[in-house]
Amino acid sequence: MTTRPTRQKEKRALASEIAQAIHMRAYRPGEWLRQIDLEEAFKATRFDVRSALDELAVRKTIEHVPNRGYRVAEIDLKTQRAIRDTRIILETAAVPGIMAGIDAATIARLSELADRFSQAVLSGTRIEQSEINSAFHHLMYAVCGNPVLEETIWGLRDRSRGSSVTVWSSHQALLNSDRDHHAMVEALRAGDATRLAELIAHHIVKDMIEAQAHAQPSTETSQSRGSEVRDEV
Amino acid sequence: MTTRPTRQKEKRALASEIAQAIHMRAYRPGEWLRQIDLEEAFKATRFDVRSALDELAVRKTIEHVPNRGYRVAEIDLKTQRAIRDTRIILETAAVPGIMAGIDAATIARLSELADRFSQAVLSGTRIEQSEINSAFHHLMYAVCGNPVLEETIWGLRDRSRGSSVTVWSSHQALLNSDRDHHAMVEALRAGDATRLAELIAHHIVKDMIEAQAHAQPSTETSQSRGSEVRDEV
DNA sequence: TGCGACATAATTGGCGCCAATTATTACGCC
DNA sequence: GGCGTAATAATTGGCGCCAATTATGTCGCA
Repeated sequence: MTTRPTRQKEKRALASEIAQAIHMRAYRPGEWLRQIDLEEAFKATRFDVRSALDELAVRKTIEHVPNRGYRVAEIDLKTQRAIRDTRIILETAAVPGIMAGIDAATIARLSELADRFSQAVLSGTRIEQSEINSAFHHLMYAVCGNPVLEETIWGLRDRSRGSSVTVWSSHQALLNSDRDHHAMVEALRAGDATRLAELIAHHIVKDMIEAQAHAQPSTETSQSRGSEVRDEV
Repeated sequence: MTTRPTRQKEKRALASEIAQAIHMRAYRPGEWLRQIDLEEAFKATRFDVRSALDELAVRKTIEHVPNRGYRVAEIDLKTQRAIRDTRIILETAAVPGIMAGIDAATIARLSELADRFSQAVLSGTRIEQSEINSAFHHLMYAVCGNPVLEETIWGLRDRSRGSSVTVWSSHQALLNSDRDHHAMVEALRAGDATRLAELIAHHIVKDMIEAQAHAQPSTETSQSRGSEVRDEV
């Protein structure tokens, strides 16, 4: 019982940390993730870094090129649409379960999160916004009664966020998200499944269109390590 | 440049091979996958085995218990149902895309695969049956026009098959599958989306109910290496 | 004879080193 | 002066060793 052999947890946690960093756009799409940089940035051993990178590659958050390394996945327009459509399928399909599993206490908590998000829109960091937003959707899908569905939804969300915007691309998009959250709470209160499904679908489409609109016009995917456009956050 | 530049491929392939072995029930649910056994069974190095195991763990095909090892995931009834419901959502949602993307040539190939499956039911190994069945569904979902959806469907299929039956649990189930395949081809020919969706949903439910019916009545999940029934926690 | 504790054996898993591969730079030739 | 080529530098990735942990077997004690 000395210093915990929680080595295992650290490894898994590292993958999450790196994923988080990617979500926060510390590393941008197409950028190479150098193992040496990561090991000192996260104070981890090379082996742990590689494990984490492998895990993220399996989850498609990053892409692995043999003998070249790992880089943040760059999602082309077509794939972006495919993810969006699949998300709509899954997230709207969760609505009946949510309606069945929701209770007053959960609605109250969702409402509170929606309020906190509104607050964060005005005076909060992008990280806070992102976290509250995640918490809101997490909580909502958590009550759908189907853990596998929930997990699949989350996997897809993570994947689209890896390369798209985590942080909202425009202030308008942020306001739209905010408005949607409150509307969702209302639909839940009213027990209006159809409306909730509509809101969710709209929420997804709006977000990802915004994201696309703000993506760099074209350019290509591979940039080599040396001359990287490193705009440190 | 001597002989083995394809090291990278071998590693990824190994995960597939092990997954395949699990599908074929070479290793049964709850069984521990000893690294030493695997490295000689698949003629791989320990490192490659571990990588493959990690990958499968991320994909939830197997489960990782720190300092104990990896074992074939054991899916409880509740999770089984959750997977089933999610599969139905996704696979029926793929139908419109399939209808839009299908062409005569593909229908012909599907029909041929359905015939080959019928043949395999009579005189084929279970491996052949399983492969033809996979090919059939793969081909069908491949034309849905949404690669992400296709991939998600496949991930879920793999996951359920890891612990459920790959190989059909009863001859009756096999005959039902066979019949369904031909019916699906017919629905495709007729352009009847509703019917196809019904068939798919039914196909999934039937398969997984059969699987459950043939699972060991109750008993505990974990068998440790020796023989005992270690089920405390 | 049954149960608990210790010793032994087997297995997992962390980690670092160095070869293989690729990017970068320098040089010389056209 | 530009370009192809060779040397150099930087990075990735394969792999084995050994410590940590857990399972198994044995012995002593009640």
